[in-house]
Amino acid sequence: MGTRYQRVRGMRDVLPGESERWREVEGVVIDVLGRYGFREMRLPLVEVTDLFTRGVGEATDLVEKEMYTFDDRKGKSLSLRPEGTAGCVRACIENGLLHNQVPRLWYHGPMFRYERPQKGRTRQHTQIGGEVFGVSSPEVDAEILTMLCRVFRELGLSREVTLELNSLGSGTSRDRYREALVDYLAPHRDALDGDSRRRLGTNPLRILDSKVAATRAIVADAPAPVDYLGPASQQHFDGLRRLLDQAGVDYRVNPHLVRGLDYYTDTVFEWVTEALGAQGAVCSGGRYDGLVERLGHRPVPGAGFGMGLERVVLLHETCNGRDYSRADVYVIASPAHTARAAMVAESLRDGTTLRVLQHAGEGGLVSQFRHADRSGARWAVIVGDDEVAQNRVSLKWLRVDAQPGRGEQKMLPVDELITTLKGAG
RNA sequence: GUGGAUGUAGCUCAGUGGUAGAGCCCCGGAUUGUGGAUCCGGUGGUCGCGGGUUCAAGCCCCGUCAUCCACCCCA
Repeated sequence: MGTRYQRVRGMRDVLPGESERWREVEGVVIDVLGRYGFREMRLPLVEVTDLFTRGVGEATDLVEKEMYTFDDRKGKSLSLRPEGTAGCVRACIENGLLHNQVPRLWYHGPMFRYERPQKGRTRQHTQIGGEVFGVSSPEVDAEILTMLCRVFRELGLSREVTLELNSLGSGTSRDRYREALVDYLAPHRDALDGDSRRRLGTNPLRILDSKVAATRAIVADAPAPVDYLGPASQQHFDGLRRLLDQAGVDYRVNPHLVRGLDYYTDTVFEWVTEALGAQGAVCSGGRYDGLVERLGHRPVPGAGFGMGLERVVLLHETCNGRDYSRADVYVIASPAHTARAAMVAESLRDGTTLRVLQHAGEGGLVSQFRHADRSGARWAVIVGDDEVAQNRVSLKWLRVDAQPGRGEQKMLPVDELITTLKGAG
């Protein structure tokens, strides 16, 4: 008896029954992105570590203590991507996508963060992210949010999520605010929690969204970023709010909303839910006008988002508990006619788009009908001695929920079977 | 990284230091060609792993791994 292997901590298997839901959710998101003109990027999972320390920020928790970092065989430091934007920007620069173009891009795939797993949080998680480069006006911010609003609507999750919005400002106004915040907090230093005390020197904005009650009380009267916006940032924020109002996108301004990644400027947002416990952020993002320059290209503005699919799928499940069946048609046969049944199944696949599952393995007809029922199929097709003798097959309706009696059944030629099921599908 | 809870059949879980259990699932039968309901029978276990205490450990002790929840962090 060998070792019994376990999955690595924080990693998950997605099994049949869940994978269908994943496909459905991903399908909706990707479809909406396409309808807004976003095109797919397929990006590597591994990047040079420095891309993240520089792009995301050295003092962020993400790079400070959550990255999977390792040396390759020549001693170069590489990291599994903890987020998507930095790699996307790198790819855009490297492939010349930012020259006189306004690319709208999306990507999909796993991100890795070494955190303690809990509900809605795994060490490998999946994001769909989108980025728009080259436009600094708030139209782009508004369009992204309108699009995300549509995504949640089409997923049937509008009632579950709310949009929180804030502006961090940019440039000197952001620096001025930072100073003002530190000035305000410094006298209260001893009353802050330990984490916040530490952040006072490294990343004071993060103190704004602390959950520690004592800290919250102090922060409640602290100056907010919106009070320090420069004229351009103020205009941008006002413009964005006006556009959202016109588009009918509901939002709540949360003056304490900040991001844990350093590259954000001006607009930041977060779609949050109450239904997932402590991990309430389902999708978030904002504007990052300084990032492209920080990564070595001439300045190009950008805005984007990341959506945590594990959490969206979890939400989808709480709102939509239906089972995903694996078949539409279940073909059963008497032992002598399994080959013929296979041909019937194949004809059905030729003539329709239905999922046709042929009974495999042993089992009498009783057992086969039981399998047909449990497969979730709507119809059973029977290829038995009587049917073959008449060069026909039987079609039986398995789902007649209204009446408790037996399902309807009739015998018919294969071409008629196809037209019948085509019409019913 | 910190704290709490939990690991027993594929799943959900009972189990007083003294023979390893139930329900669901699965398989077969009642029904040699008709599913769902009912009834009968059956398969399935290194009790997470490693030590220790004991005549005897699923149960007590220590360690360890994992899961869950919260902190933290974020999507």
